[in-house]
Amino acid sequence: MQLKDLAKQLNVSVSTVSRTVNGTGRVGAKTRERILDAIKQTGYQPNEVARSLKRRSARTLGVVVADLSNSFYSKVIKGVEKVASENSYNVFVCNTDEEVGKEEEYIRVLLQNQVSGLVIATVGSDVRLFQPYIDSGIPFVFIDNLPLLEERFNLVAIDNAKASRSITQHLVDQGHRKIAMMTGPLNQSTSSERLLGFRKCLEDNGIMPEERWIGVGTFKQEYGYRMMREWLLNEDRPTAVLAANDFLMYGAIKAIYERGLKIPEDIAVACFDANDETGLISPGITAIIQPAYEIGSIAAEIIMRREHDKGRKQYEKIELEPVLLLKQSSMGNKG
Amino acid sequence: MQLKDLAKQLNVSVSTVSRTVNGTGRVGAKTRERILDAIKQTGYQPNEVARSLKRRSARTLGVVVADLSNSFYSKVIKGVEKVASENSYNVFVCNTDEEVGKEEEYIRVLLQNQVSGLVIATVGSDVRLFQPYIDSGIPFVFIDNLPLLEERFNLVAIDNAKASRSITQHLVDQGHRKIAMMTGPLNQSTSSERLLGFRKCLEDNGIMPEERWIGVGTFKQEYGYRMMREWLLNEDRPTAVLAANDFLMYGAIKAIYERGLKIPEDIAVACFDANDETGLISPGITAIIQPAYEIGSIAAEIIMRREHDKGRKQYEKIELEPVLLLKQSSMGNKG
DNA sequence: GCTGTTTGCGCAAACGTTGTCTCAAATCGA
DNA sequence: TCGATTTGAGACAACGTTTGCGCAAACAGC
Repeated sequence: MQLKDLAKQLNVSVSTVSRTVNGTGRVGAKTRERILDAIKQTGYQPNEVARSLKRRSARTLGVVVADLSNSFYSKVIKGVEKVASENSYNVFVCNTDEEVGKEEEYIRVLLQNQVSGLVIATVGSDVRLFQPYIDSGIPFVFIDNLPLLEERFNLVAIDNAKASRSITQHLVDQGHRKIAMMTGPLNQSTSSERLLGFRKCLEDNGIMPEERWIGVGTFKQEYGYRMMREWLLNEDRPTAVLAANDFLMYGAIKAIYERGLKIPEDIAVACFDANDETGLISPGITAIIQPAYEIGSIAAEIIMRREHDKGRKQYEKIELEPVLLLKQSSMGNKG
Repeated sequence: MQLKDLAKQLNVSVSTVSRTVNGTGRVGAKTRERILDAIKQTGYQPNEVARSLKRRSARTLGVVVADLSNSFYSKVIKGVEKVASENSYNVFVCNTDEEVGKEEEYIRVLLQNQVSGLVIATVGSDVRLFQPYIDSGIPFVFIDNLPLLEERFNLVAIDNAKASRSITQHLVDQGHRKIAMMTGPLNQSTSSERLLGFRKCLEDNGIMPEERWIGVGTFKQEYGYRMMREWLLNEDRPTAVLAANDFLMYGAIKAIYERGLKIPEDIAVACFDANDETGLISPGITAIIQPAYEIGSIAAEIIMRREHDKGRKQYEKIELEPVLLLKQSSMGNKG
């Protein structure tokens, strides 16, 4: 069933039907009634692809994340989705597995599909590849990581350095001096900023950061495990460890337990984004919790604002406040 | 940049450019070279929306799940995505929050967007609403739950009744006689089938299922907690409990611990889909593990088969084998 | 009743592709 | 060298919408 058939059936022109469907232009009250009735009866559904082609924009948002099964991202997606569906947009979700190549490919595909805007948790693709699109006004909203080498973008994120300082300060306040940190690749700003905040905090407290206790690797559990194991091999080991995300933390804890050590008695643990839906992980993990859902919904809202008010050329950088959640994993007695 | 511009630039017709882009029809070697070069230089990207309109099908798969942050579904999605991208399709992901209305709405939207096929973990929407599409040959592939009142569909799932029997049998083998079960709404086949298998197994073992120890509610943690608490209030309590998914199990465990009981010493626990990425939940949970990733990829493959061989009118029902993962939560001594 | 404005609706041209139908030119066999 | 065949490439009509333009009818003001 399409516009044409409906029009024929009712002896009106396609334009008239189209206008009543969209509520645009002028249509007589009587004809409108008839058309609306017919639509209900026949169950006509407009072809969105044709619409998108005509209006040169699909009412669609693209979301590119590194890992769908990471609950931080799935919350972000839910946030995006909520705002999208409120505006009757829908959402393309893409999963890059943290591969730059895949990320670039997906962004390209999304743009070819005429998305109205993109929400990207980049792992470092070269955004300049998409310059023509950016210039043509398609909003790119970054969350989490900053893009490389590019100024013209919107951002929704927490202040990672600051958050990192605050959680590190908490460890220091607990009496720790020998604090280790593990993080992902430094070309991701979440990594570098969190490390920066960590260093800054230690220095502010007159503690010299120990380079051997700074682990820069990947954001995966495997790396957290390996790094922690290495640190624990040595007699002189850290009394606290900060992990830049939850996967690293899980790996670290595994190594700690394997070594027969206790948390927080022997070693305190804290991280970013610990997310225990089950409530069963014990001890509870002290962590910086990002407002993931809000990050997603605000990112989508930025795109919506651009949609309603094209032309707008300014970029929004929105900083959200994370929460420092204190749990047992860091509340031992130490010094 | 579009076909037209490229054509003008090279003094050839749009058709010729289109043909070389798609590798269809005949184009002289020399012209092809020139065109390919120009494409590289200008970075021309075809407009997928126009293509989709023309060929009356977007190379796109729709996936409708109840809960994105459920790792079972996110694995399914990854599976779908893998196959899709291998075939240069992409994937619309929709989240229904277990609401039938949302589910129907999303299916509608996806169809309006001319998806080539749908992968649906239904929570009970009325598929007959989409009869015209089904008849027109758009493949619907159900995973997890069966659709209501409709015969013409593809299915990829485990045999829930059988799996349920096997995990129940395991509890019986451990010496349990007083076994409780909690599950979601019975209009979802995962619920009803799992309950059926549970009953069947008890009966086969000459155990009379106790109706008071059968909880039918929702698949949420909250319900697992409430139900378990109720059961534990009574002096005469079950010595083992089977939960139809992991959320219910988490809730149940919370109630058990609150009551000061031990797993598995006081009460054994088993469930479907327990998924402890962290490896930190203790004791480990005995569970039926579904091959989620395979479910997704096979579902997508079914759609791909249909794409290559339209006309095919048969429906595929594929049954996958789950794994019964034995852990400490059920390995106590009991009778 | 005559001009001037509004209202309702149809026509037709887009939107960016693909694919069928041409037809001229090139190639072939004898 | 001549017809027969193959090959290369252009014209043009789709695909299902939206929308600017135009025109007749209806309505207003005087």
